[in-house]
Order: sequence, then C-alpha cells, then structure tokens
Amino acid sequence: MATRDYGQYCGLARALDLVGERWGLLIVRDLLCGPQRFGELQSGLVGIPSNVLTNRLKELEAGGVVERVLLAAPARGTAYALTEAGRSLEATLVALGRWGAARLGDPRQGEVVTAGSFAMALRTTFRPGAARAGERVAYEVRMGDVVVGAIVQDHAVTVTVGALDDPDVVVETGPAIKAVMAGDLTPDEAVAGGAVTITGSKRAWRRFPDLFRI
Amino acid sequence: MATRDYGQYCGLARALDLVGERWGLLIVRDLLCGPQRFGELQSGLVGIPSNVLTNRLKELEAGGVVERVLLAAPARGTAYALTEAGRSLEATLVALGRWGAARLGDPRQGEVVTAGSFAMALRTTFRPGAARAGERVAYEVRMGDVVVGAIVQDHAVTVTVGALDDPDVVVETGPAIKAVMAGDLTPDEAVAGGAVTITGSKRAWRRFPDLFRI
DNA sequence: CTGGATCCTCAACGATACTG
DNA sequence: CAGTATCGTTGAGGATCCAG
Repeated sequence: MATRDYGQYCGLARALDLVGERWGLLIVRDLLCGPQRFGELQSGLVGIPSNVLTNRLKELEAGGVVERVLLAAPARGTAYALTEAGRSLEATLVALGRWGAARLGDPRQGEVVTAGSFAMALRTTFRPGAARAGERVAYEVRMGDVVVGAIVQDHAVTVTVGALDDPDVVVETGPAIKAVMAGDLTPDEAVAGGAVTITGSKRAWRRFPDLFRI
Repeated sequence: MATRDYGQYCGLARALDLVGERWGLLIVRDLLCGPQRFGELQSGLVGIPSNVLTNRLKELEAGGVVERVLLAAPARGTAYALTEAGRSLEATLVALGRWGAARLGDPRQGEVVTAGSFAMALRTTFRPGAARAGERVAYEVRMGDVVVGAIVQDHAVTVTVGALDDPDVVVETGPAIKAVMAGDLTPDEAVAGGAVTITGSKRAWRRFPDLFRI
C-alpha cells in the first residue's frame, strides 16, 4: 500500500493493497504461529531478500496488520507479531490454503517444507467436528529441523513453531505423514514401518489422523 | 506461476503461485460475474496495462483457473471465463473482501467503483440467513454507468454485470446506497430524499437492506 | 473497433555485500 | 542479529502500433 494501490473502492482491492504484495500473505502465515524475529522470518521464507522483508514488514505495520513487539528476557530484542486485524485473517488464509492444497500434487523439484508451511497444513486439515468437547491433545511434530506444536482444545487447534513444553506425544516423521493424514496409512502401520517414530502417548498418535485429515 | 514461484510445498504458497500475482485476484473477481471479453476486463481493472492483462490471463489459463470461451452469436469472438477451480474461489474471495471492507473507510481521492467491485460488495454483504425459502428477488442496480444484477434465490445470490432481463425492481442510485445497506437510511427515506430512484416493486426495494447488510 | 503485440521507462524484486 | 546499501534483473506502467 505504501507506494501503489489498485485505486478501487472495493473490499477485495483494499485487502490486496494491504496484504496482497509479494510475500505478504506468507509473512502473515508464518506469524500466525506467534511472534517471530526478523531472522526467523527470513529463514522461513526461503529466498526472500532481506530488503524486501524489511519493506514488507514496514508496509504491513503501516497497514495495521503487523506490529513490532519487544521480546522479554532472556530472548531480548524485537520481534514481529500480528495485530488483531492480522490474526483475523486466519480463517481466510486457511480457506485459500485449502484451495491451493487441492492443487498441490506431489512435491516439485526443489520445493521445501518450512515450519510455517507445515503449520499451515495442520490448520487446513484440522477438523473441528472431530475434536471432542473437553478433549485436549498436544502434539509435537518433527520433520527434519522443522518442529511445530499443535494443541487441540475446545474444537480448535493452536499451532506454534518450536518444541512444546509438555506434549502428549512427540512425532518424528518425514513425508510419510501425508499418507497418514490422507488415511492411506494407519498410525500403527506408519510406526511399524519405521516411517514415524513416536515418543509418548500411543493413543494420542492414533487419534492424529482423525483430527488432521486431508 | 509461469516464471517465479515460492518454492514451498504449501497449499497457501501454491494458491499464491496460481492467483497471487498482481491483478490476479481482481481478474477472478470480475469473472465471478460471468465471462468477459478482454476489453471488458481492461475497463473494469482501471489502470492495468494490456500486456499485463494478457500475461495474467495466460498464466491463469495455464494454471487452470481461467479458460477461453467462444461467444455465441450475435456477440462473436472470444471471452474469458472461470473454470470450476476458479469459481470455487468465490467463498474465499468474499471472506477476503469482507476483511478488506472492514478497513475501507471513506473513499479516497481518485478511488473508483467498478461493476466488479460493486458486485463484490453485494456478495460480501449478502446474508443467506435473511433470504426466505422459496423467495426469489431480482434487483438491477445502477450507479452511473455501473450496472449489475443480483438475483436472490434459495438462500444464495447470483450477481452478474449488465442489465437483467426481468428485474423485480431497477434501482438507480449513487454513493447513498451504502447508507441504506448500513441501515443508516431506510429505503423509503432514500427514495423520498431523491438519493435513489426505483422503478418496479417497491416491496422488493424495501427488502434490499435486509438481504444486503453491511 | 476489438484484441491484443511491441517498445520504452521506471519501480519493485532478487542477490549479495556490508554495517551498527 | 537485524537490518542497510548497492547493483543487476524482472515485471509493471504507459503509450503506441498492428492484425483480424
């Protein structure tokens, strides 16, 4: 929005003015997992030049989507977080992500999975109807150096990056998790076949493909 | 997607690869109202250079979002239409448009209202719950040279550009329609004050702010 | 007259180096 | 670590021209 806009008095055009520039919505996606530092964002948005990230963050901040926050000790320094307006984009991003996921196919040459993208996948596949009232399950899922936490509670999921304090189960996996989420592989088969290693509640892991289903 | 992509195996990133480039979603927005010719798109997307429109249409076509169709007589020639994949973006665009509309404020200097943007406004403000089962109302709304039709039926609205064959009511209006849709001005007040001229069913016009509510 | 293609300019993006 | 600076490349913006 800083420099060029569509010049239309239209809600969609205004939304695109605010978050529609290149990398914009991916920044919002990554910040849905909680505040992130400049460097964390940069490593999650593979290939983004640092000056472009700087510009986007300034524009998103000016647009009221992102705000700078000071990290408490012991971390120190500044980070970027979504404002309430930014957080309210979540449902829309999930919808758009689901549309794109239907056209995803197999990974292309060179395509990577980042923490933010995997977190997004958990959000898009989460089925609120499958969660039981009063149920609380905390998953820590590890794919290589990508570590995300997903806490299911009150028919909702909260996805964060990094390890959880007290997960019910830690799941170490690779691409095979897609087969589990698609229902092509049962949780037990995945463990037996060595595609997945779990630490913690076997019951929670068996429940995983019910809660997160492609 | 043709040239550069985000290189992430992520539904959101794939969606942005397909429709996230500049002007992309506005093209989809305008095509939600039905097939359009190149020139119609160009005049609805104020300021888009013709070569950019050409490129976007090619990319959207390659991505399976848009397809070229041949117009039947007497129109002749080719037009661009959404594929099923493109149409399935409607709900998401409405959600994004609603997010942006909440941040729209008053029109800025130079901002225009096009047929596509006004049609989008009708989609975002439509309240399915307010429509009655079996009810069918057809509105033709005119704002200057912008003419759109909105047919409410079966708790859904179909919005098109151009005049309707058999509208229940033709509404000629200006910016004042926003006050009516916001509930700040009743339909009768708007007509009495001269801000709106209606031709046809007064009853249908009185129902308008129930069906389309900001 | 519509539907583009072509050319040029400039701003934004991309890559890398560098600094507080 | 968190940006800023610089520079080459790409794509957008704008005008004009060409073909059916």
